[in-house]
Amino acid sequence: MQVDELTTLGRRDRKKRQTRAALAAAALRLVAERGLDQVTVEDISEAADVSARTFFNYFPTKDDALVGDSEGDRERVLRALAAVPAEQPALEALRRAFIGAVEEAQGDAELWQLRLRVVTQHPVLLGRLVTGNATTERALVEAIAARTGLPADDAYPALVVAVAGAALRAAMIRWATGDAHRLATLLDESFATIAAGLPDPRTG
Amino acid sequence: MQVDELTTLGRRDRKKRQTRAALAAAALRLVAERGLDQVTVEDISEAADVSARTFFNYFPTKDDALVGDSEGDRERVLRALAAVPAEQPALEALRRAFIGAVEEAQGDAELWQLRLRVVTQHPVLLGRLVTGNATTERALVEAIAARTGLPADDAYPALVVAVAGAALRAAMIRWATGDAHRLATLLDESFATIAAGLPDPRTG
DNA sequence: CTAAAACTTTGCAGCGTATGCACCTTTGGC
DNA sequence: GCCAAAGGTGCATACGCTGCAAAGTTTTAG
Repeated sequence: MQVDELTTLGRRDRKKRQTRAALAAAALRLVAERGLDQVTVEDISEAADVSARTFFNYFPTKDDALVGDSEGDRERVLRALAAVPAEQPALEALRRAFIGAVEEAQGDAELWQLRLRVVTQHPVLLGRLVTGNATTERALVEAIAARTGLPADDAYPALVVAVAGAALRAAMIRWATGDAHRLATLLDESFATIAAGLPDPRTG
Repeated sequence: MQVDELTTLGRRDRKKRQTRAALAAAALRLVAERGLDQVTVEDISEAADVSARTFFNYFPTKDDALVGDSEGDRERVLRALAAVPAEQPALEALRRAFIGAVEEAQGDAELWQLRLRVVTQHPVLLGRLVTGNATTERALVEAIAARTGLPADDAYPALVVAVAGAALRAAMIRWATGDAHRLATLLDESFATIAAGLPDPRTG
């Protein structure tokens, strides 16, 4: 797959991907080293050896070079959700939909953990992540409503999606901060705890 | 209390509050009318009859004039949490801690619903809200860890706080989008559903 | 009542982010 | 090779935001 794509694509597209990846990597590295405000778009562009103007041909804002591709993630998660049999409970369906995205991150563990560390160190980026996820969340709410046969304005779909997102976020943060477990395992544990009603560990 | 504050404070502080409120209100009104990018800081300052430079003496960024006072909210929620008996389960403790903040919003219903509508229409602001809440979330995680006697790096406190936050957010959005219910009622329903393990409505 | 102290407002200069436009180079199909 | 399409670049411009110093207002002290 990977090789196919690389050989099929022309030189132009290959260079584009390269440039994009170089910009994202440079941005991440520089910000991890110096902090968000000590890195300008010009610094990043220089490190990737393109003009500052070109940076904005690839990313609409500086932050976007840091937070990853929320659109791609959205498509992947929605496709995965559609592939889960409709008779599965909503929460379980969401768990399965997330697993795919999560295993991808596991593959690029180094990049993703760097990204997560940078993001947690700069809450404003955390906000940007949420911005990207807002669209995904709306789409998931619709999908869950359709799947469960609930009216579009029922409280349940919005709630279960918000909670599932919280579980994903908690698992990823935990994973990034040095926990040795596999991300998928952490995600499963979070979902299991939620399905049990989040019992207080002292009593349950 | 309110009256005491107003009469005790000198003219200077009263004017400051006035200016701050005028800026926030003007920002909210203008953005609701025209959209975020069609309103400049100068527009807002003009509407509040101060210079643009003065705007930045009150709010560090344009967005901050729109999203409200996360610091104040944080203090209130933390105090409320501390007042809940330690033997209450973590999830229930968080529900009670949120109720106070929520009733405050209910009091200023008009302002808050305008704010929530503006925020949901501009996801980037939703991100800003989260940025403000990130600090609150960290503090809540610590408080829950202490309260339950769990180690600071256990998965449970982070998960239960993230989920409770999701419930609060879902309830507020639902409340803002025209639902006639009281906000506190919507919050209680969300928490009840979560405590039951988010059963799929088709089966349970 | 007055004068000093403390604080607020303001203009200005300057940096960084972001966008639109025109020009140039590279690429891929013919 | 040639041409159309697309990416890269420089320039001009608008807005967001900060530091500084001057000017005005409120408070406090004598």
